Amino acid sequence: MEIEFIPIDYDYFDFNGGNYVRMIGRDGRGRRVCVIDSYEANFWLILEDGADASKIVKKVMKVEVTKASRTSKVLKCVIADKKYLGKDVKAIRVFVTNHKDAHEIASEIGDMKGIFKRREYDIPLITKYIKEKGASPLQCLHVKAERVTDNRLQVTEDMDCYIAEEIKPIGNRKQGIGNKEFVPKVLTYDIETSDVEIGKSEILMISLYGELGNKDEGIGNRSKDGEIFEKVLTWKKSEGAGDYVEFCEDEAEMLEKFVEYVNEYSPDILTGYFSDGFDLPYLKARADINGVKLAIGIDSKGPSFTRGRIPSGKFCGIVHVDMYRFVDAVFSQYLQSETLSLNEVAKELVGESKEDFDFAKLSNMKNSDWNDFFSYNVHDSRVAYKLFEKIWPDILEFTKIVKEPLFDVSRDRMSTHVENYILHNLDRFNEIAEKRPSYNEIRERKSMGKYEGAFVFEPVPGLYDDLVMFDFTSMYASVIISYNLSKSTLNEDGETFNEKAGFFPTMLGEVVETRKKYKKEYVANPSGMLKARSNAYKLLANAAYGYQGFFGARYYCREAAAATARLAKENILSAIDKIEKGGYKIIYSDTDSICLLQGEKSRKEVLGMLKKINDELPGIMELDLEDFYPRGLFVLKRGGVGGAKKKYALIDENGKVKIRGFETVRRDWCALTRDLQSKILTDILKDGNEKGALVKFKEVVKKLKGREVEISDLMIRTQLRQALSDYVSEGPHVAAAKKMEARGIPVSVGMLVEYYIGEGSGKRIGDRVYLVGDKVKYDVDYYLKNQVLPAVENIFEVFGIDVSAVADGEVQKKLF
DNA sequence: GTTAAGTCCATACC
DNA sequence: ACAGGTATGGACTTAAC
Repeated sequence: MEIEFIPIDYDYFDFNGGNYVRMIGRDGRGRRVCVIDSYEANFWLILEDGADASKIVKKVMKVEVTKASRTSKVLKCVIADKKYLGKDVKAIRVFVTNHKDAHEIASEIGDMKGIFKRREYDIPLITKYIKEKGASPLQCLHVKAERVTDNRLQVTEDMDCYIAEEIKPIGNRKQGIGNKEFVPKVLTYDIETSDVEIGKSEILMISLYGELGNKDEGIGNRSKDGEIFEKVLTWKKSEGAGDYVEFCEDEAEMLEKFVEYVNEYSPDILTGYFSDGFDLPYLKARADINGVKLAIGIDSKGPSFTRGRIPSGKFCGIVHVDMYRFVDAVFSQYLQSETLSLNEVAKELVGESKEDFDFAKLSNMKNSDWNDFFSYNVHDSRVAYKLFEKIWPDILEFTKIVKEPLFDVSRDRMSTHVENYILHNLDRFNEIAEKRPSYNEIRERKSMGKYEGAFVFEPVPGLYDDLVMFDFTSMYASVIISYNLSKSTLNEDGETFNEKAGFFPTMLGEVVETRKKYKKEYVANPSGMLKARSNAYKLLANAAYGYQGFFGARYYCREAAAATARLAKENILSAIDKIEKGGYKIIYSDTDSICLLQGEKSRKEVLGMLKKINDELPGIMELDLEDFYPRGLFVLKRGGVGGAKKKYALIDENGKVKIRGFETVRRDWCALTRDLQSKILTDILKDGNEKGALVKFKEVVKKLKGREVEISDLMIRTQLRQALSDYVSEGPHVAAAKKMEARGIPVSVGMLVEYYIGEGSGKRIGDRVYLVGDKVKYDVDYYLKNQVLPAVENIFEVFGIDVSAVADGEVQKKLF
């Protein structure tokens, strides 16, 4: 029979000595089905020039590896003309009985005469499978298949299962089946505990939230119209709780109910925020203690955790997504949020905050407190659900573009995305994949010093009128493409690059072109999907430069990365030169942007000059008009020598202020300082002088001196980036963290430590660090000399005002 | 004991 | 370990007197 099929999750198993891939997904009617397909494990032998291929094949056919209970053999060999790093090679594709033994068979073959390299034994089975069969995730496939019920194939009873005979993508980038979108059935969850250490305390409650879509909306999430599923499971008792609260006898029963509800809801995706690092391991630990099995997923086995910096929790057939991982790896650099907490990220992306709940109350909870806590708990899952809806188009597009399983794509870092994109597109270039670097190679790469990077122009401090900002579009990517910079195009001299287009720059060119196309489509006809798609291609293009310089990359090429930076620099310097020769004054430039004064020239003249520069730029490089700014401010460095780079403030024609680098945008300065500086910059840019700003400054000094400032405005937040014992030098935030630890407040790497500086006699600032709630008075002198003044001094200096004298004046007046 | 230079550290820009 | 280099500036630590 023939079915339409959207694969969502993949795993594999051995049967009759061969490898099989099992895909869980949805069929054309939106039902969950399972498709099993055989996989012929294989890798490549690249031959030396002039080697006798058939002779080698004969020898290779005899290779056999016995390991534990399994004997792996070579099944067949196919001789082919391939490319490896752009060069034509003769190669043998070696098919083996089991993918797990490919590496060992390759090693066994190792020393054989005539073999230049062994490749692709280190690519994960699922990746090779998807690549070779075109069974891309979350895209509709046309599958010729036979229905099976053979339990030895690990078929589950309550799901239709097929053995694939032929798999074909239905292509042309359709979202789902027919004209319908694939809408996953999603369930979010969140737990509350009294101790944050994994498994240490009981889980007090678990919340679940899901929305069942209208059946006309698309494939997947079908049910009655707009039904909401929300639940809090708890073993705590209270009266008058909302209907969504379900009381259990004890923790064990609560965990069992959780499993039941998840299985009954049967989501495609089970998701939480930081659930890899907290909720799921906690559930597992408590389930173990209580002797409960977290039998979630189609195999009814508990979650498995893959190793890594953060363990990744996996169920079979239900994709567990930790939204934090995706936000952290892909989104964070484009967010304004100062932390990646659910609260901040959800506020920025979906405009929803968490509910307030005072965790200090936990030790002494009244009936109504519990009801508040339940409400808080379910709200968290609700907010998480909204967040998922918001970022799903991005996760979906990344998955479809990178062609790796959703589980991995939602966790991988940008370098991995770039690499997977390459691996899944190599066939079009007839390329055999490069191997992963060995431990020693990584060490060697890391030991290389830095290469020279971007150019930054030292600005002359001042308040300027009528500035123009140019920037290069995707500069580094356009340099890589225009100059053909990559591992496979590096000449033997190790410096210059081949003229003949390499697959890496070509692929990157396609990424940039595709991005342009979808951006255009998006502008003409905006949709969340087009925005996400265009954005995914953009992020991929932007990460390509970093990828070539990243020590862990298969296609690492330091020379290409260094050349990219150097040629970018040459081009921006040459553009600056041309702008200056055109009679303009350059105010600033950083990496790919140039800021100049419009002077007496008209906008038309500016654009004409821009066009002339563009006509002379190499390849696809392009200098764009970013914007016109009526006013801009640049300041001196703190030491007073030279203009400060990476610090400026601009105001656009709509009165919108853009602040870069200043303390205003730094989270490790107190709110008093940041707010004041922000107001001062805004006033100066709006008024064109410092008078109003000076009044605001004086007011703050007076308030500070008069002890009228709230402690919350004086709290300083600094991230603890290593273990307390690893610090060589004990800064104030380390001292604060030690103080917390001494008081029994949990301290962990990565947390934001909050403190203020109080009065005292200690020599170091760290000796006068206090925590929220402490009764010690704030240190007026510190906040004046180390916070407020440093942040505004060099701004007023532009107007020739010595602001510390003004501050002293305020003190004098008060004294008299 | 004080001060200047050097180092560590966090955070930002692009 | 999980894209790169450039840059600022606070606070601590150490060397020199």
